[in-house]
Amino acid sequence: MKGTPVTLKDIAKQLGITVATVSRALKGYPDISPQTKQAVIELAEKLHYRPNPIALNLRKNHSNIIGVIIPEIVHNFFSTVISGIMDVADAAGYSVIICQTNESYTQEVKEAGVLLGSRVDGLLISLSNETKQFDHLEEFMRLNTPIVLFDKICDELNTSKITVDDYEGAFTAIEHLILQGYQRIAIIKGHAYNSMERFRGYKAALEKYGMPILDELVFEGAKLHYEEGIAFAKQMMSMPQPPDAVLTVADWLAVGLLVGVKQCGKKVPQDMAIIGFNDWQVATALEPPLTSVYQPGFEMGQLAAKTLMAEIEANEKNQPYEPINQVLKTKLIIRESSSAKKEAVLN
Amino acid sequence: MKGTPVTLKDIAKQLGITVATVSRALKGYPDISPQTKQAVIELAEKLHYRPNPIALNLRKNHSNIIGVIIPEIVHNFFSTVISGIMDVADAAGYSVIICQTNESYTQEVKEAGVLLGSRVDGLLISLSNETKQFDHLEEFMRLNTPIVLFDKICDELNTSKITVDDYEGAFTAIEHLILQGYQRIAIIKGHAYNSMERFRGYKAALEKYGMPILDELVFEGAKLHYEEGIAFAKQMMSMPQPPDAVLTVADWLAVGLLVGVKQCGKKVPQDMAIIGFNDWQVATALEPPLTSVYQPGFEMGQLAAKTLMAEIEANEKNQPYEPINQVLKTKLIIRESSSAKKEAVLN
DNA sequence: CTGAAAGCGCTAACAC
DNA sequence: GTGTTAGCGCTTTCAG
Repeated sequence: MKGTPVTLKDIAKQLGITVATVSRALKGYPDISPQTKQAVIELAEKLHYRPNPIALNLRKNHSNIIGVIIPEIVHNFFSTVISGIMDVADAAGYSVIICQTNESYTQEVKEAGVLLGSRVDGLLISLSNETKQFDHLEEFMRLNTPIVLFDKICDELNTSKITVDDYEGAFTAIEHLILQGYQRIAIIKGHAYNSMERFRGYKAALEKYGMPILDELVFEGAKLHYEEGIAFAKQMMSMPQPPDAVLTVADWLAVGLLVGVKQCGKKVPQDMAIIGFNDWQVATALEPPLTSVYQPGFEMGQLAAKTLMAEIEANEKNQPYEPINQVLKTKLIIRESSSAKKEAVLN
Repeated sequence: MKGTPVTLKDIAKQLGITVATVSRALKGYPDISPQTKQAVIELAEKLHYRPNPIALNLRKNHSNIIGVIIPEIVHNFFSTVISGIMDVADAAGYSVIICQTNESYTQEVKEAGVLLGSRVDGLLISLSNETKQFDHLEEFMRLNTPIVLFDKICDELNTSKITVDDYEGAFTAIEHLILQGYQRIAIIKGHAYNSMERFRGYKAALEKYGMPILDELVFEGAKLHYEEGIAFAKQMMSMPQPPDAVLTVADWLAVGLLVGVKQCGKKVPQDMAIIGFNDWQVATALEPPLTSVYQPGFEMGQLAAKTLMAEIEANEKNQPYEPINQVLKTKLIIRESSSAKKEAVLN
């Protein structure tokens, strides 16, 4: 019942020659008679012959597959990154196996095990928020399987890393708000590495302009999602002196915040300017459209994949390679009215 | 340089026994002395032994990988479907290789070739808009590799198919608008199979209530994206008698339409009610929140993967299987004010 | 209870 | 120019 794929043996048998000859003919080796070559190629085509990659991989001891581990696939940023990864992997003849952790350390360990078992040639990973230990990744290094960390990285591992310049992204955003006249600029931060960087940028910008860093304006988010944004809006609006601007660190958190502010009967940006690290299309479609820090996801995916491939190649040639550390620039996309000049304050 | 993974041979050598014995010990075969078994298992653990799946696959002639082809991964619906697919694939011990076509037939053929070459055990595919021929898929069938079509399907192939009930989704949406008092209900449709079904639902609902189907209210979209939505809004608003409600067939088209209507200085839903086939979170965050036809992407992914796996299993046991045809129900999510009663007309 | 050997599909070193 | 052989890592008869 099972359709048997055509093998070299089949071709050899039909032509009364050996598999070795067939293999050579198909691979265009020099020492082969034109007639045999011709016959082999024709029959191969006729039978829809396709080399079995599994056999090939067994021999060469590599799989032509790279593994990708991300926290969540239903997420604009990550799916964009994956798109970039697939773009270069495809061109290089690699397939991509994707796993998601749902921000769970346990799940991450499990998926790493699966990929290790699959003998992927390399691993691209964006760490889950929970991940504080790295034994599961060190196993890859022991087997000399290159790893490239992207976006959610850590300092503990000596591998290549690709990140977005969150520090500068936040700095620029806050500076923009300051120059527009906002005075009580809040930040909603998380616990991940990226959040720390953004917080650093936040502090640096305020310091540059001699503005105080007030504890009451620094909010700690947990889930950083839509519902939490709404909750934060209400919390802020009930403060004696609410912030007049907020930098958020996640897509849907910003959207929730906007919705929440409006639910409180307040106006954006007159009562509160909001800047998000956002999916541009969502940010554009909102009322008012949100100013946001654009993160180059596609480019990050491409770069991460390119880096990984270079390391895989070096590996196969037994050449050493140095882990690199690339930081991609963000772009502040200012949308009309979303963080316009705060007239009242300036007058 | 290359870290050599531990093989059965390594264990056998160190223990002075043969690979066969090691293999049996590891697999818990009965006929094995407790001491040997013990020793083997301990050493295996100590050396971090992992069976090489490639060798295993070569032997069993399957890859434990399923292929997924979709038009686009940066897309809420499709990434949700993938999430559902991975959910069940993961639990069943399968890995998932994802390819995107960007709605290009040529790319689809190419990716199908890659997956065929990779000897995936099964294929899940949502066809590109351009696809009118199916030779690339028939090759899978020739090799008895099960295929399950989902979302973007076709009639030409005798495989299992999972779809959303677009007909009923559109019917319910239009009926809702009619019952709210809307009179000039437009539709923006595309060329894909799904659009036809939605158009059928549109017509059926109008007919049920004795309302005419007017050519001027049926719009043909091409790209069905944000920008096109804005353009349609302007076009509609400049009509002598603009529609008072619209059913759109794509996520961002609806969002663009909403933005466009507002840019024309009109109000939603007073001047025009909009219903989209939408990502719920986007629809909620808009002003006003859009009513939308919810499509169960995660469930679709799960069901498609389950179906495929059942067919793979049947295949391996040389059991025949019948292609199934599953249709998932949509859900009309009505959001306050987005398609509220049209008072003016009712009075 | 365990070893020897064949074979999954393919390649490459070595013959002739 | 082409056949022979060995081997990638593993499982599975068949012997003993």
